[in-house]
Amino acid sequence: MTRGFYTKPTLEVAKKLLGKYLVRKIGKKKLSGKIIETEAYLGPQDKASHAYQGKVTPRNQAEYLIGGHVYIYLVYGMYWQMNISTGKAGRLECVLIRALDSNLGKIASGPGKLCRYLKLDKSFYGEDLTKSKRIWLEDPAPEQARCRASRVIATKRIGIDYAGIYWSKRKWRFLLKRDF
DNA sequence: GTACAGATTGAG
DNA sequence: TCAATCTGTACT
Repeated sequence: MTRGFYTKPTLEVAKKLLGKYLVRKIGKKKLSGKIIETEAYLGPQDKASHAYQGKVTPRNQAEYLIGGHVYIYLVYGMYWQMNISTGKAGRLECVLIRALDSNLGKIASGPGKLCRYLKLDKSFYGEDLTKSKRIWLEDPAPEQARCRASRVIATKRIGIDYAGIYWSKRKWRFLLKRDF
């Protein structure tokens, strides 16, 4: 995936990420999984975003980077969440990767499990997905490309009810329906 | 320096 | 339904 892919509007990127393969290289091993669930977070205007009202903290500054950087963050002291910054530099927008469909039989069915499975941690903070040698995105192989035609389902986002009904009801969570 | 809440998960 | 568990942020 090139830089241009990530600098498109966030909601568009969130949808297009579905069906892409997330590849993680650990030593000689390569782990990969199809992205089947994402959520969009739209910066200052989005009350559920860490960058609500343009807040900048050491924690969320990766969100300000140009699209294609990893914004990884520890929630509840136990679970990592992997986000990809989107848009141009200075845009406080990102896409949360919630779930992968792994071809190894295991399913990373939530943000925390996903990162545990891929062994992602703080060392990936700010990683550039267009340059990194240990994590990047790939287009589906030709014989798997038909999966991209699968239905995309939009639902409300998860775990952000605190942001109020106005934001929590926004359908910015995107799922890829499996088509076995 | 101290208090507190959270983009989750798994058990009860 | 609720606790585990810890970092960043907003207080004093």
